[in-house]
Amino acid sequence: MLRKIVTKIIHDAIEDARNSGLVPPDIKPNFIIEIPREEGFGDYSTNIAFTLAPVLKKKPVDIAGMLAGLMKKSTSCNSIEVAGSGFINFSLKDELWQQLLADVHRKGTESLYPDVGGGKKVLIEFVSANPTGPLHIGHGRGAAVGDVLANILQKTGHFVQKEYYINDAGRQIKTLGRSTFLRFKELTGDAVEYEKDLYQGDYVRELAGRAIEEKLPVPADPEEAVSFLAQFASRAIMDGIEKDLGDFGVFFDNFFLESTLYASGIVDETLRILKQQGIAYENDGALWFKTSLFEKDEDRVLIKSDGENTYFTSDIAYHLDKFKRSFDMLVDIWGSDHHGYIPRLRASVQALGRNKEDLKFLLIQFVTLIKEGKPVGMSTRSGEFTTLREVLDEVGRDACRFFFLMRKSDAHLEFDLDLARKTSNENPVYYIQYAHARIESIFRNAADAGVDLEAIAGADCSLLVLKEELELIKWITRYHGVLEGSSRNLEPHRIAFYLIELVGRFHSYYNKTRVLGTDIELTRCRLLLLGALRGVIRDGLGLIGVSIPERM
RNA sequence: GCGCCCGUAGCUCAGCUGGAUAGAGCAACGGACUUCUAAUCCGUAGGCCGUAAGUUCGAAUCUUACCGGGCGCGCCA
Repeated sequence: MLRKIVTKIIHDAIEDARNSGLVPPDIKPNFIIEIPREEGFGDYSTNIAFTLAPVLKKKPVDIAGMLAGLMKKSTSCNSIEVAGSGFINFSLKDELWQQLLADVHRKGTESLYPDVGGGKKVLIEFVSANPTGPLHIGHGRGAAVGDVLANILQKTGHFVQKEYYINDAGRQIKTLGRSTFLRFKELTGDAVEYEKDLYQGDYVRELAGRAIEEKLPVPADPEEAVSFLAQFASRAIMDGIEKDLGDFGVFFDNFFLESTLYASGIVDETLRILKQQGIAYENDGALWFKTSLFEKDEDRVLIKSDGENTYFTSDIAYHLDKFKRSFDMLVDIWGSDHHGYIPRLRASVQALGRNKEDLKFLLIQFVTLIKEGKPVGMSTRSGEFTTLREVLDEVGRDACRFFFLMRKSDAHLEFDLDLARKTSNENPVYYIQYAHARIESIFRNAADAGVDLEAIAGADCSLLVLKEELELIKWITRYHGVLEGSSRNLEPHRIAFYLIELVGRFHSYYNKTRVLGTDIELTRCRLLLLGALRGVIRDGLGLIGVSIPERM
């Protein structure tokens, strides 16, 4: 948050150096300011001397010394030091941090939200599982990542919509209809041969059973019965999916049906555009898309020689539709097994005249469930066989969501069910929630002791002089940068890691320092500190979608 | 065969788009509850960042080649 002060100091120093002829007038500074890993290196640090070294043909240390010399006149720093082989380290005055804390407390956690998007409209499409079976654990991970990413983007200056796409026009739904139909016949006493490529799950038999129980008017004609049962089954499964998602805390703004693409004529329009531009061409009786024009990938078929569209065609149309709904940026969240599909879709948005940066992909790697130290199921892809519902019922929503957010989305996730269920110090969810409960408890005790909680807003923050207190302040305000990085890079997991780090500082402080004491002024400002901290913890947990207990 | 992702402490993982002596948590060991919640804290130990070159002031991070694991490469959906 105070980075801009450092930025100005550096720019001023360069300006001074130019004026006094120490550097050429046309020099253009190129540098970064970072928070050093080591606390001893100050609050911020810059590498400017290294980037200037080749230009000025001098040693970095000397350049750093020269610039630091010009900076000494600054009033916002305790120290500006040259360290290592040429870093310039800045230590800002404590009062700046104390003042910033007071600001954050007064204006609320929102004042720490960075504006990354500038009002940009973003559509995040995720889960998008076909209603042919219940959501498995991999879908759950995608749901958590998508939902939290949406929250993050929303808070950082984007207008966000969440969408679930359903392939209701394809063969999978027909297969579901046939599966249900055969189970239906089975249950009504007919001998049937259940083919291998039909859906094997028990839920199909249950659905068929329900159709019988509820005395649904299943048509006598087999073909009609299949499509009737396809309708019934997919609707019922979709209801179940929405229920699972709801219980998981994930809600969509829109469910988009593939069939509407055909009804609205946008598929035809897509093909027309592609043909007009010569990006679609005929060969062997099929219509092809010239992927190779945009990406390192082979050309792909749009219309098969039997006249049927491929899924690729409706996917292009779908993305055209998204852009037509005036979204500036699209985010597609897919299972990583679909990564091979990315080049052609990326090519297609370029064919439609958009920048390739307008479509971003997030890949969700497989989840391996671990129980008693061993992977659940026969395969490492056990996630395929365990439903979200089962895990949700077993470990609860909080642990489930948090665990999904504890890894980069494109990295394999080992989900330790025993750990997630533990209400102990090994479980990071409780570690964070416990910090909040402790703070709440302190506030309750303060109120009981007659401390005027309204008055803490005016507390004198200059009393917060302990090393731990200043570090806590810095970590609280760092929320700004974490949100920014998380938003810019589309990496929700950063929030989870930040929260663990943040409350770690708090727990440590708590064990060492008493907040409520006889010195009322000191008590007030420490409560102010905890108030701001509580705000960030709540905000962060809210972002992840984990509950915020007042007591534990 | 080609392409994408991953390889960091015994285990699970971070590492802020190239920075300083590579960090957490768990497991191991040793400590701290008559004091705001011990679901916590403090300390010790643990490393050739898969391997080998390259790029430069500087590489876990970028390039290339190998090794090992995962996943994709259809006029399938």
